[in-house]
Amino acid sequence: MNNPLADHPGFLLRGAARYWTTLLSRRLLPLNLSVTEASILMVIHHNPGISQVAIGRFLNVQRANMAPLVHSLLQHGWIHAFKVDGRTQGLGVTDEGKRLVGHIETVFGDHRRDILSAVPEDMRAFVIPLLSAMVTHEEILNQVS
Amino acid sequence: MNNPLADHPGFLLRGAARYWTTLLSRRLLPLNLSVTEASILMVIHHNPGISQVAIGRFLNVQRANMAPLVHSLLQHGWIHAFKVDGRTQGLGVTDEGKRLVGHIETVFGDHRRDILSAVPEDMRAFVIPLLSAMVTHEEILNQVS
DNA sequence: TATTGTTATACTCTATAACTATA
DNA sequence: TATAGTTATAGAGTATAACAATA
Repeated sequence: MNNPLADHPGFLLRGAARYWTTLLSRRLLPLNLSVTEASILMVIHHNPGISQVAIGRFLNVQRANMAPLVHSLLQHGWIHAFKVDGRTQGLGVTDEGKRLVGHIETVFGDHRRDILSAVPEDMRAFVIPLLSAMVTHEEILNQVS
Repeated sequence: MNNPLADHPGFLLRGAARYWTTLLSRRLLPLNLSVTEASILMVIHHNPGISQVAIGRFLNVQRANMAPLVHSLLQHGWIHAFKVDGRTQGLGVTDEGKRLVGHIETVFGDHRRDILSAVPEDMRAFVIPLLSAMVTHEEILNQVS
């Protein structure tokens, strides 16, 4: 098989992201959480009082799609909301939510370790800086859309 | 903003893949091609006589989803099909398709260059081997699904 | 005027199941 | 029995537009 895409970083990027995202969503299945829901809980936990729009901006989730996600987390009792001003609500993780965050941190940690150990040891230190460099232009797209 | 996902390779991977895939699909808009359609044309061009199932296996596209994609490329006259045996058809790029492949190669080349130049020069040589290492486990998922 | 949050909706991508015809 | 190709369909994930309430 002659592979014309083997040296295309975009193709490899898509393949890697798809593989590891699928694996992570399977790992979160026992917690009944999607990757995005788990990420939202982590972001709220580390940024108590954050608004759902700010979370969406950070995780690349549209305002319109944040509404049902936050609603679901509220209904499960994992997060709570309080008024910041008339239009903005701050979010925080409840005690029950904090137990769940503990489980998420374990899953995320395992997942992180597995990705890194797939990379040969001599390149492992470059993973985070290299991938970080490839997402730095994110704002440009957000402007356009 | 306290970012609990900044050092998570999976999160960075998803962000990078999404950004560059969105950009690539915009670059292919003038050719009226999706990223997958353009990739299929490239794979056929470099592997004349390949079957659509083999393409799907390589590009991670289900048999069921390959059918309409190939049908569309046939209807546009960019590829042609010939019987290999009673159930398999080999695919090839037509002369008209080859002109299109030339444009795709230009777009893919520009895109490849842009991704690489987003990475600091001292890490650039690691991009392909590092990303390749992160997709090597692809088969495992294919077994499960 | 700009922003938060919401609803409704559409579109793309991906997944599953069932079927035929062939090997 | 296994594989190639097809159809139909369902489910995520994502995108757009419009609206009310508030800054």
